[in-house]
Amino acid sequence: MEEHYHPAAIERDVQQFWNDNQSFKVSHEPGREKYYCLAMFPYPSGKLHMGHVRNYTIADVISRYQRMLGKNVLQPMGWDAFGLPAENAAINNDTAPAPWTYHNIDYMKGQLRALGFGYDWSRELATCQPGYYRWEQWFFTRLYEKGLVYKKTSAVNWCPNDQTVLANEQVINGCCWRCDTAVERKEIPQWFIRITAYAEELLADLDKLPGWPEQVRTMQRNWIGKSRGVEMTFDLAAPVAGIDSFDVYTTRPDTVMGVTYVTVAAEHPISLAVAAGNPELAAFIADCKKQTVNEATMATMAKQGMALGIDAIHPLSGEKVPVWVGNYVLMDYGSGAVMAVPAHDQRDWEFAREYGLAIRQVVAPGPASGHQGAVDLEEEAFTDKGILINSRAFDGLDFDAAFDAIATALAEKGKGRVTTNFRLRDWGVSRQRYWGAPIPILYRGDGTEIPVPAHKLPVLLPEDVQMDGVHSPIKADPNWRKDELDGEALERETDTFDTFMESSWYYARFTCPDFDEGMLDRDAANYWLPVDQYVGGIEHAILHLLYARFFHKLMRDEGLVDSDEPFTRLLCQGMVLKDGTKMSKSKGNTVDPQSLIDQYGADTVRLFTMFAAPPEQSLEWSDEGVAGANRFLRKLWKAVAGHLDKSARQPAVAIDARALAAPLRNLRRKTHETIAKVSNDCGQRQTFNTAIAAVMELLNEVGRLQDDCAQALAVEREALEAAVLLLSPIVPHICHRLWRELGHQQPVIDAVWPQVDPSALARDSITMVVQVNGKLRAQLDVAVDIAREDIEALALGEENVARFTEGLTVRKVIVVPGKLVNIVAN
RNA sequence: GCGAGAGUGGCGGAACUGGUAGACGCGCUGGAUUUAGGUUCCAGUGGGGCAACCUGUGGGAGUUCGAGUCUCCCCUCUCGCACCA
Repeated sequence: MEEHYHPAAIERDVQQFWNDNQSFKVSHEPGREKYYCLAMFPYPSGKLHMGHVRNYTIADVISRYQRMLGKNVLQPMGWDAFGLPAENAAINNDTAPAPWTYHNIDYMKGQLRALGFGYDWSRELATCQPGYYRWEQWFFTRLYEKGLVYKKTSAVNWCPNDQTVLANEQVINGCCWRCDTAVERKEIPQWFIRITAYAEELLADLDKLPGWPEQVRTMQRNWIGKSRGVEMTFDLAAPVAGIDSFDVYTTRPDTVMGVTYVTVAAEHPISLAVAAGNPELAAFIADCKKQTVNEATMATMAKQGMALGIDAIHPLSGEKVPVWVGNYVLMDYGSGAVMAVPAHDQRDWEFAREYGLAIRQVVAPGPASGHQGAVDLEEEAFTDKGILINSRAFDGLDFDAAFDAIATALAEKGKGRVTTNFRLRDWGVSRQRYWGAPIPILYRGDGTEIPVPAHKLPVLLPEDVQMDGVHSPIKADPNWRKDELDGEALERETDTFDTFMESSWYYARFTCPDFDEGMLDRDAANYWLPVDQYVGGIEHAILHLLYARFFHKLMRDEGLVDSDEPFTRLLCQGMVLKDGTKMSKSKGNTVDPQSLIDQYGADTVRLFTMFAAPPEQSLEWSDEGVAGANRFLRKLWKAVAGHLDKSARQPAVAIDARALAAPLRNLRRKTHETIAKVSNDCGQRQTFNTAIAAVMELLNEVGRLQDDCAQALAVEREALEAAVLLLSPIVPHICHRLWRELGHQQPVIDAVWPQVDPSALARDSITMVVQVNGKLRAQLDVAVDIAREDIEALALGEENVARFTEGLTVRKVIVVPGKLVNIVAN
């Protein structure tokens, strides 16, 4: 065996071995236990960054571990290839999005291979391939037939100078990123998928996902936002342009007697009608439209409004309340109108103070509210639930009673009903961009829609295009949109799909990427699905994961898959940081994985990323830490080389477990304790950093062993073989070689995960600590099965214990078996 | 603004079920080997103190024999907010 560790040559050879033997190519084997491990596929942006390396290393370690447990492991890889950056890169590099994307895929694939990830490359797919998006287009037409898609107008960011739609990312401080023109909101017709039809199931099924982080389930629950409330109707005192009423929704019907005004959106028909004869109001509405379609900005901006000069009739009191238009009410959400209760809602309170509107308290703190001090509506709104006051017949009722009584009163007048409401909105999938899958819809001259029939799919996106920097080539080209069906001339939809569409079902297509008779091959899909372990960034906790869950249920209802949920277990890895902030090009603190692979080898990079932090926490990059990981691998190499050197001089013997001297028995115990810990850390806890630390401890123990007798070598070999097997999912190249050097013909990827020998774990004595009033005062070496009275007596007999209890009375002695004794004295 | 997380030595982190705070690694200090640098090996390393000990997990309160861990309040940072992926 070579004396020194040379990662470059080893990694090249081992990767060649995997490639020659197609070691990671799998097929569905009915009856054999499967394990489908998936990392979120990358956007082919150019080259891998450390976030990718971390993501894919975690998934690869889990895959290799599961394989050693004997399972049929599928780990595929592909490319989330459509998206905005390709369009910009194409312009900057004077090329087209397609060649730029394919070039990046080639390069990044080479990097993934160099990192030694065990992918079944025969299943590789890219979402920009017609063979992929064809089925997405087909599926959309199926959803159309089922009434699950529809078209409606919805707001986008609009640059009036470029005459183009902008993504939120392209709006910088409210201005266009190209020309710095102030961006406006514009309502245009767009396609939507009815995710709200599945809101109830998407919410309920979160309880079926115990393998997901509670954090992610909570965020999804809040995002779906199911609430019970009352929808009620306000009549206008006098009709405006034929409109005589409008609806609002509230979760706080108990406060309804405190309504002192109502607010409608700038785009609300009532606002528009009033503005038609009021230039000042028209100007204000135009101003309201000069803001981006972004919830965070909406929520933090200054709330502004203007009175419409008309009144609405309070549905219960019959009083007139003024109607206002507000910049914080959006036409897209709910009914585009809200009731205002400034006494009990902080936002309404601020608005009312700003514009001098009435504030009427109708709720007082209840007996169980725990509210501190008096309600001071000069300071802030009182938003707790409580007991009704100033509410006529409803006075004295608590929240629940008031909810029911007011809902009943509204219902009796025909002015309201109890409803369940969701915060979740339907999924807008139209994008006015080029580099995406064309939406498969045709239009007649009169505007009626025809979904593209299956035989005409895919609607191909032309790849040989010229980007002008502003408009989509398929919108700019007058010919691309021309189509015909049965001799009738038709126009194609020129919008493309949101790229979340592609990433919502790729995990399923990986089970049958080349199947050309349908979206999914049911046999393959149902063998592999659901994904057993999904690994990806926490930034996808809501949108991507919710859309994928939704798509899975849609595919189930289409008869394509049997399961209800796509991902059984989810691991969200943390960010990679450098100097305390996220690694990013703009901050200039990136570390190039390639240069580290060149310098230290893939195993060192993999080891460091897994050792530096548990997967769900952020990872602080450290060049010294990488060097340390490399040092450990050299140490491992030397330990095996040294062992083989010593072993060559005498015949090998089997371990005689019962006759071992104490130091050998201790090392053997350490070996099996390490196997137990690493198995638990990899399989259950997924804390690979502590697994690695445990193997480091084992290797430190091996290094301390100063004994070359035959039994010592046998115990040492057991420890080293365990170390190699336990580390092999993390650093597969060096372990492949070391396993061979240790005399095994079978490659380490096919070795069986080591088993704990319970008899090796046995101990005669343990260390127990003695506390006086919770402070450590002594340690005792005692027999494992020591009786309670004996350990108490021993503890009280300790000199240091006597010193600290002197002059005190022992009140109580607490014994935690095998751990500690706490003497309570005062 | 709303929703979700995280705060432990000089640094990354460990403490898994409320039970010895700081495993493992980095860095640093001293020593050995080396012509030298690097490598490798040995010893030490939360703070204070000669020591016995005292003190210490973002801040403040609480529960408990015992709190990094549980409860409440506060501070700071990170992620998401529907057209970035």
